[in-house]
Amino acid sequence: MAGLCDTETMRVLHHPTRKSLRLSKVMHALSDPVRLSIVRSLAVRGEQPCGTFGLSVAKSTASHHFRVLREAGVIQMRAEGTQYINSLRREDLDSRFPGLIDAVLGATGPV
Amino acid sequence: MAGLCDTETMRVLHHPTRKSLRLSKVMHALSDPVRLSIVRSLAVRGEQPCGTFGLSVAKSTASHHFRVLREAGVIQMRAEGTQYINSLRREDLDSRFPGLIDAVLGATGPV
DNA sequence: CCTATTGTTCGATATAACTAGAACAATAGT
DNA sequence: ACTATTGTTCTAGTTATATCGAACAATAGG
Repeated sequence: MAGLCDTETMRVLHHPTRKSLRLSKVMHALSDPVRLSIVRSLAVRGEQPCGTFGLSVAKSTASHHFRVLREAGVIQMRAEGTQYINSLRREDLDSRFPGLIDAVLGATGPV
Repeated sequence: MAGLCDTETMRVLHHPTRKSLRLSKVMHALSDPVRLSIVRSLAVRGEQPCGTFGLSVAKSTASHHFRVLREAGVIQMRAEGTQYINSLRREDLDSRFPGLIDAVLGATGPV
């Protein structure tokens, strides 16, 4: 039972600040079908750990995609027990790129 | 002086149909700073030939970027004399991905 | 016919990206 | 302590992308 802020042992995850988000990076993060499915799942079902997305790629590949999304500023990851809880950074994205996530989520048809 | 429809000699440019546009392809096309600047220029200044964008890349590189945009369905190119006139496929994009182009064009800050 | 203009295509290189397996790390539970 | 769970990191292979220079193609205008 860890405290709420075991700074020493807490795994470090790099997240860009809202201001440092770059459109081209975000667009690139959203240009992969696997990552798009992650984002859509987060939008629909809310925050969830990596293992619950039903991705049809290897664990290490999934980890790569979560990292790309995180480093582009699309998702936030926080450690909780043995797992990482992911969530969409909607407020930050809406603030910097108004309408972008709505458009991505609203798009129909094949990815 | 060629006619309006010299089908035999007209250079063939592949453009995807509206229905066949894919979000991941469009997102990828819009994930490069050079291509984003092309799209923004088209949105602001309207259709224009390749040579008028002031791109700081080699001719062949620019040609590559125009091709990526065209094959993703982001722009339309038509031959006119010795040049190719480019235009944004706004209606098609707005139809398939409502709000996406608006969001890209409305985004502020560094690319 | 010759030349200039515009942009494409080809060939080559360098970098980045996607993929996976194996090993590792952190935590939870017994 | 031991084990199971969750996900990361490392290493590697394959593919894709960005870039450029040189050669080519189509057209316009002397």
